[in-house]
Amino acid sequence: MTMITRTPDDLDEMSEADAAIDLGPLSTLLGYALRRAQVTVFNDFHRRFAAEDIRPAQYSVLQVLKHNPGLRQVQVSFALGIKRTNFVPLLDTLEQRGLAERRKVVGDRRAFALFLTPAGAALLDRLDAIVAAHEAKFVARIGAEGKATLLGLLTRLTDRGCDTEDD
Amino acid sequence: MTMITRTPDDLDEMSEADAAIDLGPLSTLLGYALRRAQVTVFNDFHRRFAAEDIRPAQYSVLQVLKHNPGLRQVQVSFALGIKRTNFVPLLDTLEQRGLAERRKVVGDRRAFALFLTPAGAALLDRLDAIVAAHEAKFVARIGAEGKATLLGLLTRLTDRGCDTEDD
DNA sequence: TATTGTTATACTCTATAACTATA
DNA sequence: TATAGTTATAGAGTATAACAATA
Repeated sequence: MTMITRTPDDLDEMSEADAAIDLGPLSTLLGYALRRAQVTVFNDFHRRFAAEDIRPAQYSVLQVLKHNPGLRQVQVSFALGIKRTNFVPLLDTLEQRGLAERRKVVGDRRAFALFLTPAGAALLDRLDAIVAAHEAKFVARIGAEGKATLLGLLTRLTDRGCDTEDD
Repeated sequence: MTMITRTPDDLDEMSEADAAIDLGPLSTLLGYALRRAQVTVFNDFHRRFAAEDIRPAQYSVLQVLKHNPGLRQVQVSFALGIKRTNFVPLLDTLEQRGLAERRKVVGDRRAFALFLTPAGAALLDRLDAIVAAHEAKFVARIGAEGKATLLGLLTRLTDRGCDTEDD
């Protein structure tokens, strides 16, 4: 199996599978398998969203704003695991593109309440169709039950995995 | 529940869970769950390997060299999903630290065959003990069966997920 | 004194183009 | 003409420190 139409230098890529390489303990390491799977899925996401110029983090912010209008920056960024300091330019971009909006808060003159604009809501509707196709591609590989099982296991890994913690 | 001894600015962190935020479709998106789980596991990896100054990619290279002595750079980098161009400085570091070695190949004067040095092999033995503890932490959360199931599902997601592909 | 948002900055990862020396 | 390794570089993503305005 080596029927690959490969471009020489530009696409970089591989020298091909050769004789199958032994990954040793990596092949049963959760972190390694998680990384490979995450990269695979994100590559597909990037490819599909390139035309809309939307990245995973941006998409996740739009979703949170849709489902929780009026949240503050710290709340959104913390919920998504984004440092508030990195959240600023991310939101700047969304605001400049007319997709999200910062509004002044009455009780607290330091804070901003975040909202989706109509354009942001409209875009998100389109994005959801793309996401559905993206998700379907991978559900086709593991089945609906497989997905449910996988989500359950991943959640158990993540929850209470606050980072700075026990052993 | 807000009994957090928080340092003010430096640790950044959160404003705390507040009223529980609705992640919308994100909560059932494979890519999102995969990313959160991968970050959780990698954070633990980083914390444990900080003292040895070894990163995940470096560890993975050492493992491949151990189990496949004599491979060329392209082979190792492709097997691990690292661009050959980024592999060069990675290997430079390992070589400078005396952990890995480039040897000239007889039949091909362009290529290098890669090997672990005795120091690299010794270090890897120590690293494996750390990895075992790291892995055990997460297996404790999902059980041995859970791990087996998870690895199976992740492999099905990843394999044949070459990136540039169908729909 | 703590918090919200911000700026500036640095470091790691990843990606592309182009080169060399061999094949 | 293609391949192995390399260099240079640019762009994300992520991290820390420090500040202003406000609580």
